[in-house]
Amino acid sequence: MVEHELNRVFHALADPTRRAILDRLAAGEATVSHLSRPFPLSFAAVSKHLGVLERADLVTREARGRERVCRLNPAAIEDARSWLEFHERFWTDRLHALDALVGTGTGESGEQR
Amino acid sequence: MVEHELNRVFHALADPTRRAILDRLAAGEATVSHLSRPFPLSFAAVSKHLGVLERADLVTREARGRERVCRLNPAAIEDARSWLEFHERFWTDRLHALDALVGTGTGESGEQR
DNA sequence: AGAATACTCTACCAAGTGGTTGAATGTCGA
DNA sequence: TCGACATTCAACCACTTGGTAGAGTATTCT
Repeated sequence: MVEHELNRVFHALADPTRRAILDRLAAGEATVSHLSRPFPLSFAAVSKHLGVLERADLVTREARGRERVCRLNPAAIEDARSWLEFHERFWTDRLHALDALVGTGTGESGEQR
Repeated sequence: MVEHELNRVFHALADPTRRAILDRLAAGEATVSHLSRPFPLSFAAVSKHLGVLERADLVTREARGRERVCRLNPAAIEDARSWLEFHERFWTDRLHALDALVGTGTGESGEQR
């Protein structure tokens, strides 16, 4: 997973409509019109969101007759999760090491939340 | 972790400069000027990036004299990771259940359908 | 006090986003 | 074939983003 892929995945996940679409897609494949129904958005807007998800490789769209069937792509999701998991571990490990060095309480125990 | 918090976190993570800043911060706290040094960016630009990270609660900035000391906030990172982990599991579980229903090979195994 | 340092804030700009509407394309059904 | 349907495309709009430059505000150093 390279830089610009991560950019696209995180950017795709940063929108609540797109996250809702992903959740809906977890229940099974769906057409664009079916996906757009629950949203107070135009059809075209949802189609655009799907474009973003597709470019991030989180979703695939396949033509079936006059419809487009959308599906989740678990591989990309797995990639994003594992990247975040690795970095979270890396970051917190380093911070804990620092805390240990300083003694204790140097972390975010301070005043401003 | 609520919707708009997730928006901010994922949006913050969607930029490579900001991810680099987070990685750098894992090595320990740093001032804004120290952070901005390795980047081919203006000082103000990095300060803006830090603003984004701060609003996402991934980083805290604390005034110390004329400097601002920045630190990673592990709690927010943990939140984002666990959200993504939960959803990844939810999504893939559902998809696997569907695969099992359909028989096999409906997933992303080959070309498409 | 005065100068330099460390930042932030305020425009400002170009490019991108999320949304709309309406036309264009392709497919199904009568 | 013709009309309805499913979807994308293109143009447009308001707003945000990532960047710059320069002024403004503390704080430190001499």
